[in-house]
Amino acid sequence: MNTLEATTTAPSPELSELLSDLVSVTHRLTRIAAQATGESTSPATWRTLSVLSSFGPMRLGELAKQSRVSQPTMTKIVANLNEVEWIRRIADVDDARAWQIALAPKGVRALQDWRDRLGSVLAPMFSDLDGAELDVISRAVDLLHEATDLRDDRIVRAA
Amino acid sequence: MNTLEATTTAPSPELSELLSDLVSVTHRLTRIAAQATGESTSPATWRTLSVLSSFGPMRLGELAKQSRVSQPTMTKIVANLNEVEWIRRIADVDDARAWQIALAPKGVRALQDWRDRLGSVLAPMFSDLDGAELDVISRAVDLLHEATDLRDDRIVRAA
DNA sequence: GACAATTGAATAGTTGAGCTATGTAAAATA
DNA sequence: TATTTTACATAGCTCAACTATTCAATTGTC
Repeated sequence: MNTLEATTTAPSPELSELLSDLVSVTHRLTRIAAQATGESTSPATWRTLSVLSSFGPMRLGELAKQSRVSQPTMTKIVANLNEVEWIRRIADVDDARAWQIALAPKGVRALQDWRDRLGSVLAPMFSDLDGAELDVISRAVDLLHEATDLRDDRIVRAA
Repeated sequence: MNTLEATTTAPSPELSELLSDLVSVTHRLTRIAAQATGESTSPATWRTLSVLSSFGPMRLGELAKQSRVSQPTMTKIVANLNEVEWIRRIADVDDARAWQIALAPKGVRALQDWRDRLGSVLAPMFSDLDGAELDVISRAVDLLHEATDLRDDRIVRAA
């Protein structure tokens, strides 16, 4: 399960190149999406909503880790989301310091709407692709989901 | 609420979902990479260097478009890169207003070094994948490169 | 039960990357 | 020559992210 050797030996040049290419191209995709939708909500906010949508209610700190932001940043994001009623804060019965953060109906709709807008904007860029090619991307997304799953302990934290 | 003028036909729900999933998961990947490498240089700067590496010297304005940032932002990025001598500004012989921006040897090395660091950090997350799976990701990256190529005019600009 | 250590979240303050609006100067055009 | 357009620079702002710290509640130790 834990291939520690991979971290100690230099990765293959091809893998480095593939991964840095992936980061570059997908960051560009994100920029395109942000510019083209005239997005005003931060990517971290959408990531947060996506995490809640995928995994259900969780604590603020856990949500911060899953969304890869610091806890104070998540405090702000949650405060903003609470203000527009896209999430609900539920008092944790076991721990008076903690809250359970849950998607509210408005948040579910907002997330769906964002996905639709993203689809509208990005779809034309992918209109030339055939089913097989879309399938390649789809499978790659699945693999990336697996690889970046935080419940997997291989992910290296900042030193 | 939403004017769908440019979008003549609604994209399929599957495509919307695929693309928004892609954006979410890759943005998470970017965050992981940034946190784990303790990156101090902005993603836009690496994108800029990548563009120069792929396409060779070009004008500042063109570089801004390719890297998906505004021209003033690119002016700053280029000024910083010039300061550390990762790029060279070459006077355009045909137009005294313009510069050709070219990768300097230091920049080539810095880019390679970044790719290596990225590879070192991300590789363990992909250590479970076999050759076929890596190939899927590789082909997806190629497809994304094609789809996000600015020389392709399907890309929608912000209103 | 009392008290220290730990933990979950909030607050304060800073940094920096990105933007828009505008300025300057060269080039193209009338 | 005068005007408009183009290429880049400058000024100023906003906002999202961070670190450091605080406050309060829980857990562990005696």
